[in-house]
Amino acid sequence: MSTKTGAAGKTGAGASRAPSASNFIRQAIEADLASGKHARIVTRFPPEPNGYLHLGHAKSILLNFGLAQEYGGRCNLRFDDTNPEKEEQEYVDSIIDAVNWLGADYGGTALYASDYFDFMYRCAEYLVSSGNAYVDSQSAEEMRANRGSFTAPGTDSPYRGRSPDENLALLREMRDGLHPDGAHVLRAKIDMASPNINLRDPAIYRIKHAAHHRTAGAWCLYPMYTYAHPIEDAIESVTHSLCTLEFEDQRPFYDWLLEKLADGGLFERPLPQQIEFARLQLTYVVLSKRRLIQLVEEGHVDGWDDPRMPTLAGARRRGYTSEGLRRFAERIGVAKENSWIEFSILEDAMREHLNDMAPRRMAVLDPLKLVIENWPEGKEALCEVPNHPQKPDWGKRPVPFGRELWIERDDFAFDPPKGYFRLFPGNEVRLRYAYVVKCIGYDAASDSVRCTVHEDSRSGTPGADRYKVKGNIHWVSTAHAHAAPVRLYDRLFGVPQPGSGERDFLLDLNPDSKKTVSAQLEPALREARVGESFQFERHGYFARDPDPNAFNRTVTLRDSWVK
RNA sequence: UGGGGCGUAGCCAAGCUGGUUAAGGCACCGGAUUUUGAUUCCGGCAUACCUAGGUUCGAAUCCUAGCGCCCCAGCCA
Repeated sequence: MSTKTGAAGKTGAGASRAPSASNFIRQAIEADLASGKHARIVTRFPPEPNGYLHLGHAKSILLNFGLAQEYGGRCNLRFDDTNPEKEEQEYVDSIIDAVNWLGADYGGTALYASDYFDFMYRCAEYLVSSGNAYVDSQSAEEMRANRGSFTAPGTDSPYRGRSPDENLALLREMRDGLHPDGAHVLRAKIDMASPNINLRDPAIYRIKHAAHHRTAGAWCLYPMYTYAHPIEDAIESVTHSLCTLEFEDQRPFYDWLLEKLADGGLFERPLPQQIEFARLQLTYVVLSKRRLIQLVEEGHVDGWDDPRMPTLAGARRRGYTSEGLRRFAERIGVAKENSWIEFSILEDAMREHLNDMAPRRMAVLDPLKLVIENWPEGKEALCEVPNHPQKPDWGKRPVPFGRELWIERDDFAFDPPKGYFRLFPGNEVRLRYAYVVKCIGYDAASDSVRCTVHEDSRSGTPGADRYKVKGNIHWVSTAHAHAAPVRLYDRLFGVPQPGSGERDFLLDLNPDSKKTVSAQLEPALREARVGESFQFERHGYFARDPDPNAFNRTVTLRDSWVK
């Protein structure tokens, strides 16, 4: 049985990761491959270009593209652009950008539902001719009233009995722009008494005299999602059409439509199969489009790519890596249970990847001056500091050392709490990769810590190891460091499930989600490229922002010291 | 109230064609190593699988009846 160790186990040469976990989608795929129903699988990621992609989309993208890669199939990037009033080119561009960043391979060519409008319309004429669709001329209100309720069946539209010829003539008039918006709608003819409300003659085409971002004025008749989506899938020979749980009730219509069209010779079998999975819900995060828009428009964040936003643009600017997201998606799995993923899983996935790939640097976020009284004025030393202590092959860099240094304010305590082993009067610590110093006092007038140095304690020199100190703190030379804005981001919301119940989610905003400090950075950080990630030793991971010199905190290091 | 789903540890999630001690991850708690109170490494962490009955030598896995949560009544997707 291949569920546990089959194709799922191939993660590529050099990969040492555990085999992917079994899940119900892989099982369905493997069954279809084993039975010969499909020789190769085709999936798709079908965003509507009416907003920015977020972490929830990342789950779907990684799932669809991941499965295709894993089983040697293909995954299409297809824009579901069937509603011209809500869609824009700007969103198309940002979505392509995000998909590329995630590393998804869609073959370089994005597909568009709007490219299929002609074919979809031909399908509609076929449905009309074969008596499976009719033009309804009720108002939207009448249609709603006649749909019935959960417990009461609907009632047939007075226009339900129109002849195929009459319907065809009307449909063509609708297409040709002879009728205003809302005058008529094309409906599938199924069953107004169905216990599944989605089967009570769903609308499949509506009139919209609106310009489309790609087809411009070519159409004034646009297909509805429920109708368009199955056809898009079938045109592209999609084998497994993955979507979220709320479309479960829609599946009978999906199958009904494709069966009718296949009966009419418009498609060949086997037809695509829709499979639903639970959408991502992340604690301390909000993912609904409505709420995201509100955060931006009301100025609670600094735009769509604010590093606190769960958009992919924001995540990227925050310093999250696509590889980290991939690990995250692998860990949370995919199932049908509506669940809340703890934010710590995302953070841990990021730490894991960043720990592996981020060079180490020293940065003092809350500077306090330290003066070494027995170090001559003007004397300078160059300390050799490893770029990654676990990866000697990454080499070392020289970091200048002198009489005056910046250290972290937190690393000094005049009156230390119990268990504190950093700097306090009388105590010794090592200045990381440099010298051991002894604190001899604190000068309030100049707000500086006074120390003496053990000159024979320099890291890497013979005998330096005989100084046994518990504390090991980072530093930068005041004469060589440069100041830079560093944004210390924290979660945007202060509660696990923002806005749960009736509560306004804005009330749950974390007032301290962004704190900017003026940090002192070691010289090597001047050369950081935009987007590049570093570990600021003992602090966390930070990424260079597009803003000059600024860094964004991606995630802190774990800290097991309980004060 | 009709229909469609889902219920395995604090949070995810395997297992479900019944059969050794109920995978794995996150979180948490110990301990070792450590020039990051980081990383890494070891160890601990469900006599229990929504509840109650039943079938069976044996059930998280099969049957019955309950209970709980989510989704559906757009000319949105």
